[in-house]
Amino acid sequence: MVIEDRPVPEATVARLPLYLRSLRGLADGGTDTVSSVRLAELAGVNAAKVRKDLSHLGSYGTRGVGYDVAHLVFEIERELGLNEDRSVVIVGIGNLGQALANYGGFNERGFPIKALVDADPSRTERTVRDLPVHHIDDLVDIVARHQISIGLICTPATAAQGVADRLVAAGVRSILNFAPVVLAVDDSVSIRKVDLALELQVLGFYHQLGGG
Amino acid sequence: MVIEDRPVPEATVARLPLYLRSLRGLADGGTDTVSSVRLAELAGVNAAKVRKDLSHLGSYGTRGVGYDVAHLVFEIERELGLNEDRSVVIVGIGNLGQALANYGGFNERGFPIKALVDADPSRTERTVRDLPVHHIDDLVDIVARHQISIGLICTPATAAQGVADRLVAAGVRSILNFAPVVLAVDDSVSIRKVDLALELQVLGFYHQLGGG
DNA sequence: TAGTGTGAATTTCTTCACAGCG
DNA sequence: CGCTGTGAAGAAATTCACACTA
Repeated sequence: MVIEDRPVPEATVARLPLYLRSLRGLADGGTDTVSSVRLAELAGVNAAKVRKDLSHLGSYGTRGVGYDVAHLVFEIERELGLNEDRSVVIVGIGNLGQALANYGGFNERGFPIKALVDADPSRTERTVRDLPVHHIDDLVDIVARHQISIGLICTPATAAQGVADRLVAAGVRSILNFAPVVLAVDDSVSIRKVDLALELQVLGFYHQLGGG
Repeated sequence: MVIEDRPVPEATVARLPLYLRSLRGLADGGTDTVSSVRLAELAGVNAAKVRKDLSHLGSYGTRGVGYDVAHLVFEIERELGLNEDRSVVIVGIGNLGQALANYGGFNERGFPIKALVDADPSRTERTVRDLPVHHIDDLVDIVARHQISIGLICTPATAAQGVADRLVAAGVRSILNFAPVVLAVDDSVSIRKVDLALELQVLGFYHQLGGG
């Protein structure tokens, strides 16, 4: 018997949070069992995909019945490493950075924002949501002190690569990049990006198709 | 000769804005020709993909030379329907909605924010960035008056479907949804979503893999 | 000669369809 | 009987590799 490797497909990983959200909703509503068909509806995908995706985590369903909601929540959380909170630092406290600092959704979902950082000294006098804005030169200390695990880059595009380098140097291995630029980092660092204008542009394409 | 159909693949469409951004950067820097290899570097993808993607738009490159930057910008903009501005309404002026209203990136890139809307009367007294916050009951008028083309949903999850329905009823056919919920809309409406917590959760998965 | 454009090969993702189990 | 789990089929996306040409 060969040692099991777990090549959970990328596409599946990207959907697990979607299932998780739906499952939590069900749990809150008192539902304790769900079929792949129902879960698919809630998550906005098709049922075969749900079953295939979940099969990559193991066989947690019961034939003829469905999946135990609580158990599935547990398994997906484990798969995603959501057992414990992961602390966040936001770099770049302009409009977007401030907004994200104020946005409650992160703390609620296990990603407490622990520190805010900017390169502009005039901004390091403010506080946002009771958090002081530190100067980026203190990044190494801040990351160590708050056990920061994730960095959000909300700087202008020109500053983003430098910030990424400093985050990595400080030991951060997960980065969510809001700056409209492609960042180069070591393979050991995970990067994802959110590009708001890009989403609008893609919408534009399909809008045209619709004959608008 | 058969009438050309243009099934530009989804994956390609999603990358066109990426190329566009890089190309604009090159144009600003005075570069007027670019190879697929260089463009691939800038966009963070591989060169074969760039060529294949661009070939879906037509043959705009020159063998032995590369692509004319200005021309390619033009062609991609045309493909994405970026010839003219598309007006935006933001629904839900909480933290995130306010932030996006203040975020300059949209106006800059051809998506002027024309109106803000909320269901909470206590918020309709404010203004954000010189824009008054209107009550959502006036949505139909607002959409018509400002020729709104895109709606951003920044409400809590529970309100999002209702807002989507009202946007569609008012004639909006492109929606960017920031609420963590799957929306059901008519096929003629394009929806994309941005889920910030989802991105962090996916980062969590790859963080674990890295042995953090 | 340098670099596009593209068929073909490969990989990844999705969907089907049904055996098998509770 | 209902629903999972999964091989197999099918579709989509990626990558290769090279003919071709400006």
